[in-house]
Amino acid sequence: MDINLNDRGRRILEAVIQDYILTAEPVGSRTLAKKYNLDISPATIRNVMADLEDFGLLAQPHASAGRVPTDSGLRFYVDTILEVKDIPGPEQEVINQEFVGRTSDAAQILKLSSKVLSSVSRHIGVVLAPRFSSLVLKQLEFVRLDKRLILAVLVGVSGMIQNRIIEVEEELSQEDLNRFNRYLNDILEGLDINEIKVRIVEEMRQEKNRFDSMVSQALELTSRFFESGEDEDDVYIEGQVNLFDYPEFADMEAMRNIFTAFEDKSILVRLLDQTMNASGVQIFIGSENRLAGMAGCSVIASRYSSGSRSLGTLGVIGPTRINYSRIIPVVDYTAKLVSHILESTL
Amino acid sequence: MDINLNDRGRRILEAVIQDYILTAEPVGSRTLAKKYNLDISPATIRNVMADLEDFGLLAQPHASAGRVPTDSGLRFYVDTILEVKDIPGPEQEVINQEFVGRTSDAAQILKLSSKVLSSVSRHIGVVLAPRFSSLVLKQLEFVRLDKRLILAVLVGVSGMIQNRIIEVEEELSQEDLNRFNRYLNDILEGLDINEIKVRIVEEMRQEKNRFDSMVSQALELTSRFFESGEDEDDVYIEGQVNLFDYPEFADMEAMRNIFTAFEDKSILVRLLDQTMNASGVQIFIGSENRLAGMAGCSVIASRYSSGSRSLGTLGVIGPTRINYSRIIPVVDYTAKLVSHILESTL
DNA sequence: CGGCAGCACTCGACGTTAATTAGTGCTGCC
DNA sequence: GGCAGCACTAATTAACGTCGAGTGCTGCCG
Repeated sequence: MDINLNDRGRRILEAVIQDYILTAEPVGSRTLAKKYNLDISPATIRNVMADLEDFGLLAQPHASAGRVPTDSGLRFYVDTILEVKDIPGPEQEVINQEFVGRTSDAAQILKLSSKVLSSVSRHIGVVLAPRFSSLVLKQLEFVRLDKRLILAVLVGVSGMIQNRIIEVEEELSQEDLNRFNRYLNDILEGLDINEIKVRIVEEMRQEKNRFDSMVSQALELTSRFFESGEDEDDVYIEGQVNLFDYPEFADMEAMRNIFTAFEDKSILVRLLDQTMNASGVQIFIGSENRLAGMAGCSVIASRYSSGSRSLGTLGVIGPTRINYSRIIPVVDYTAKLVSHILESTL
Repeated sequence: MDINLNDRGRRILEAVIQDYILTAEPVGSRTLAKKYNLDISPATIRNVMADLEDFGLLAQPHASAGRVPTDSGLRFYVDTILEVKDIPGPEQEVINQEFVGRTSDAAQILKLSSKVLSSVSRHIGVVLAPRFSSLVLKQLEFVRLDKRLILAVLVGVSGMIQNRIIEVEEELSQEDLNRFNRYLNDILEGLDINEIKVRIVEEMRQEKNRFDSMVSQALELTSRFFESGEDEDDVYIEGQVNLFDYPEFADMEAMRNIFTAFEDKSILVRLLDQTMNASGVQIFIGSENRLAGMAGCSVIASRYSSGSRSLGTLGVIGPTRINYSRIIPVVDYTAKLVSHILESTL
């Protein structure tokens, strides 16, 4: 959309949005003239607002009410008016504090991240954990539990851990398994899951000629491991109660939709997945994520990564009148911090 | 409380409760006489209802409204009127189906259980996972990840798995760790976490005289493992959206309280923990769990166990007018089924 | 010609009143 | 003791008037 607004138009749009973010109420020309020293009279403001309404940036809930920013209005504001500043020092410090002294696996870190995002933003914090299928293998370990039960532990770079229990027909000793482990780690380390699957098939073909029963058993077991894989996408959600603090969700229907979306995690996964391949903070406003049943909500998200490989995304979900200028830097900083922590973990 | 009700009183109380469970509306004498063939006139029913109100079993929302069962009324009903039947065959079959063909670790089973409880009851399903501290060790395994990083995998009976990453100062080879593993599993298998802690201290004391560096390192590492333990109690909650289907939660405040309780899982843990030492299905009605911020809700819970050792509890949370006669057998059956599955897993 | 004071108009919010309705408690008869 | 009849009560709903916030428009002024 090519809207060309003069400076006055922009300043008024900005003021409307700021006030609306604060109060969640339609804002009128008088209030605007008083609270924000724009040095123009209410009457003039009214004229400008009428223009902004023609552009589709503002709307009136009813004929004689104040103006409310539309989704496009917010989009315009975010894209062309808002200047994103650095995260304020104290806020940065608060976030840092939450993470100190926690050496743990990735799952813990990510869970914590969603809590931090939620408590700092006072909205909903979400974290999409790395896809199992995009995991890069650091180490694969089989442990004998019982005559017919084997525990497989897969450790990915960045500390992702996956356990799985496998039932087998023939009994295997731990010594057998240790040999498997050495052999498998040798050929599989550094590959991602898809590459591993390909490699296993390859190895199996070659194996036909070698007749090494150890190799053959190891490959068989590994492929069992991967086929039993329920490719569950983990999403951590925290702070859903915060929704209750915002009057725009006072009616049940809106609330229900959102909670439904949260319960069927696949919706969130699809939503957050969109930012996997984009760098920097991505923003989805209101109706832009209608398909996710989350009209009325904005999503501010950023991917986190290890080196050049993006792992997952994290972000904040709130009402469309979320405080963009405050939350964007928070999400940005948290994504970078989490990336950093995961990189240094393993 | 020693309330002595004649048969007519009981029948009317039961009818009121049944109707209230169905409609969530105060029920009047006329409706009662018409819908339930009690063979008495509305006027007489009124008299009886007045008596029941004196006993505190029924209440009037306002002077000229119908009657609503009180929490004590429901308690009385559950304790002395309700006859708990076996779970209906088809329902049992539905539950069974959900679990077939899933060989997995306990965490998966429990998560699934909460989903099943929720979808079958159309209320909220909750499962309290076994306490880490009450876990009985099946196997402990250290795996070398990196120069200074070791992965500890603890497998409990019933398939509970705990991972933890430990940082160490001195480099240890996998061969060292294998020796640790053999030694530790030898002395620790079959002990629960508390017993293990005691045993480790004991061994350390004895070790002072033996000067075996392997033993000393192994013990040191194990104790590191346990002290890094954040004793997080896992709770699986599923089906929170179902709350939106019940008119009694139409006002926000009630809803907010419940969601708050769910977010601070420690509240739920305390609640569910009460049933850990009781056999059979336990029921908490409305104000009985006011302390958990869940007045207006009933909790129907039962513990699940492996052999004689109780592991955790599972149950259903719904409005106080939850259909007790249908849900109680469901919870009972699910608890037994989960126990059975966990027993046979490991 | 842009800005703005003034003014009539609009529409939701709120409070009042009245009609409706579901359901009670009580009285007195069988 | 059971119950028909009746007066009474309180929530619910609709209709109506008032109030106030806020608009759009007109026309004046620098």
